[in-house]
Amino acid sequence: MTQDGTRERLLRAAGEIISRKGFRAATVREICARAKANVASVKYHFGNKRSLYEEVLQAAFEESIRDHPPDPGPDHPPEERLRAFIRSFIFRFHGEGRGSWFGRLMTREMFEPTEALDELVRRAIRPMSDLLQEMVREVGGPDLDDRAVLFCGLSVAAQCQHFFRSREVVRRIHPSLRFDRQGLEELADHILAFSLSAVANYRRADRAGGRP
Amino acid sequence: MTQDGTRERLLRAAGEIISRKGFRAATVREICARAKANVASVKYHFGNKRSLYEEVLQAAFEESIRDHPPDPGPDHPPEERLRAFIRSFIFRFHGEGRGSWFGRLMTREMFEPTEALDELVRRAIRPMSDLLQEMVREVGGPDLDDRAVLFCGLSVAAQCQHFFRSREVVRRIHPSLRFDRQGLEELADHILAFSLSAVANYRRADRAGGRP
Amino acid sequence: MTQDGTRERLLRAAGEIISRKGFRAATVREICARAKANVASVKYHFGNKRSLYEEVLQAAFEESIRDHPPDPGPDHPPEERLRAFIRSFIFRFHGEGRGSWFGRLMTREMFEPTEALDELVRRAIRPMSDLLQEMVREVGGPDLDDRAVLFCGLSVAAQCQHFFRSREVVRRIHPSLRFDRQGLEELADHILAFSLSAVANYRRADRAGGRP
Amino acid sequence: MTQDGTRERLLRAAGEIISRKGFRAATVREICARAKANVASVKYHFGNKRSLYEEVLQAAFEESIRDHPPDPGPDHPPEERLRAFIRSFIFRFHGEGRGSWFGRLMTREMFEPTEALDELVRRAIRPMSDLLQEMVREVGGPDLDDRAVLFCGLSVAAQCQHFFRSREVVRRIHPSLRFDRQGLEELADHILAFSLSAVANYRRADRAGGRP
DNA sequence: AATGAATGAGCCTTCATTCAT
DNA sequence: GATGAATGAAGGCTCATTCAT
Repeated sequence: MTQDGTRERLLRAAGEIISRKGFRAATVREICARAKANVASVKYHFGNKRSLYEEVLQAAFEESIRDHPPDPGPDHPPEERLRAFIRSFIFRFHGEGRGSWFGRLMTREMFEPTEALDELVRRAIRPMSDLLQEMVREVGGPDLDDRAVLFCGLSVAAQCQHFFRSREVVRRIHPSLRFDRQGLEELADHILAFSLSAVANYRRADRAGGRP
Repeated sequence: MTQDGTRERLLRAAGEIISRKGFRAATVREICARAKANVASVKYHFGNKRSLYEEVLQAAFEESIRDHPPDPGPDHPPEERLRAFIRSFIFRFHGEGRGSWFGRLMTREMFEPTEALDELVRRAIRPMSDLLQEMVREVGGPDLDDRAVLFCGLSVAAQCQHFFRSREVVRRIHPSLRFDRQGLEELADHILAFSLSAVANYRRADRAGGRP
Repeated sequence: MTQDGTRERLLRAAGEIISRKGFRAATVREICARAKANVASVKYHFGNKRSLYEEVLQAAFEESIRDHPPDPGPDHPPEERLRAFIRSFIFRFHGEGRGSWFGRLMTREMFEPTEALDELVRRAIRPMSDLLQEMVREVGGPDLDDRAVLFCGLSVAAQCQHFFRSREVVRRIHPSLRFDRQGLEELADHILAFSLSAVANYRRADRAGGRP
Repeated sequence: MTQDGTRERLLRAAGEIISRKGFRAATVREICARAKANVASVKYHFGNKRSLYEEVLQAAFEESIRDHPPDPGPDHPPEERLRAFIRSFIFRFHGEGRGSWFGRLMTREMFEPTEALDELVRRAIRPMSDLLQEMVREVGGPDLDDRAVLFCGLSVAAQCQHFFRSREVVRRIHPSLRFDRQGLEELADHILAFSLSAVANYRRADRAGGRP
């Protein structure tokens, strides 16, 4: 259908531009120009700019999950599952194409939430969070109480996102780090090793702070 | 002095508003209105909106460092230094008053750099990064090679910032976590414990694989 | 067509106002108000104020040439051609309607050039200058060398424009001179007579000294 | 006196800047900056920007007349007087230093009169015009009636100003013409020769237009 | 189903002027 | 006698949105 053509092109153009410039800085005109559509087509197909953005977010999330499945399945060994999760997390943020918008869009959305965030949490973020905690619990064993699992999950997620979120700074301070496939693999290896070591010893550490 | 009056009020108003809405979304008019100053006073005192922003950034950084010094000094035990660094890092981002802008401003600036980032990196971020790596090396001992120190430093920094950067999501997913003083202390304790465990074992882990 | 409506009204309003007040002093708001259009319509139709001005200039030039063709053709006697040229020159600057902007706009542009001048020289002024020199050469005969033709051409052009350029002063000093059709015809007659006499005798005059 | 210092510097700075950029485009701030004076000093010394401008005009006129006296005196031969007048006229517009502002300022004022023009006509322009007509009458002899003298005077004045008024165009179309001392002398020679030839023959020409 | 034209609110910036000292 | 600070009125431009077709 001709409609689908325009709609689809609009979605794609909006994803590229908004993920690069942010919601505000991206203009409807630029999006329409790139999609080779009329300025009025955003209103026509999506009602307004914000609704277009919300559809972009959803589409990006779905494609990113499809491109980088976060879980090989509960029948795999715990470390392998965690490794897969970490890799999926990292590549979801750094990939090319539509899947990569998701990282950028999420980062924005988390920092500067719009009404779209609640829906996003429900459909995308909470399931991931639950999955991560499940894996951490598996890896950590029975000595890790719920609170510890929660915090350790946060630490893993933190590491997976930091490289992307701070990329402009990282590029300046650590030029030896690369953002290509090999660099990201090295990063994933580090995060896995760091986190496994941490969790393995965590139960023995005095979480109250080591104050003498 | 009259000069201090308007200039100072402008700086304060700009910090509050820009940190909340971002550079673009914050309007000179709103800033001036809140500072009870004329629209033209931004030009008079700072030249333009961007220069005002740069001064805000500098002032926020300096005040945040003054409020939360990151290093008790090299004569303290390594773990204590790292603990102080982590606490300073966390509180710097979550602080009240002018210092609190810092977190938001930095986060924005890192994700969506303006021309101000280079100066910020030079004066604020790189020194912190160097200090952190020094501490990690102290804690990790001679078995940690340079690459490992670099990556472990990233992991620590990641955890310190994540709680703030993802606060809107954390609030929704983990309502049991609090952002008050006590909650932040608990977080700092966790990050220290997690990171110390990780570094202590890191040298033994097979970084390329993660399985012993 | 609706398009022609606003665009055309904008062009007309801009011509009137800019020719009267100058490019800087003329405001987009005033132009739009007179054209009964929105402030944003200048951007929509012309991109910005300057481009609008350039189109005004072109349109004024073209209409002025159409209203007052400068050359009856090379098959007419030399004096007749020169007379036609002078009349056309004068009336082009003093004309009514859109053509009348041309004088003002040209005068401004010559004195205080914008980027539009180069294009104007290429399309409007140089062809006129070439035509004038051709006529002067015809009238002056073979005794007039190139340098003399050039200077005599300048003198003719000077006279044609002076009455307009100095009109505010002329009105004050010589109230007997009129700017109506009859007054301009008298002026044209004078310029032709003055210039023909000058050129006829020029070859014999000692240009370096002026005393026979 | 210190006041005179500032006042004088203000006058000089305003002359330079306004003659170059025009009254509107010249800003009080730039003038004060160049004069190393406070922004408020214009109000203090002259009341407002326009009054400053009027004083600049007067001062420039007086200096220009002093630098380039237009008349060697009635006891000199007619052609010599006219030659001196033409040279003075031309150099007044093209000179360097304060005298040169006058040309620019006059040209502006004539095209876009302010309230200062009436005073300027009374004190500067009309006396010059009268003088020129006297010279033309001397040169033309008794056959030239008043009307002819008037028009011929206009033609001489037109030529003297045209080279300056159209300089931006002349530079583009006739790059062989120079604006240095020698070029201006050549121009003066031409104008004198052209005008003398014209006037000498003018009485014989059919001023009504040469229509057969 | 889709569009080119038009809108109005609002943005940053600029400037001559004035105020308080 | 002189100034740095402050003001208010614009100015050009931008953008999401809407209208008429």
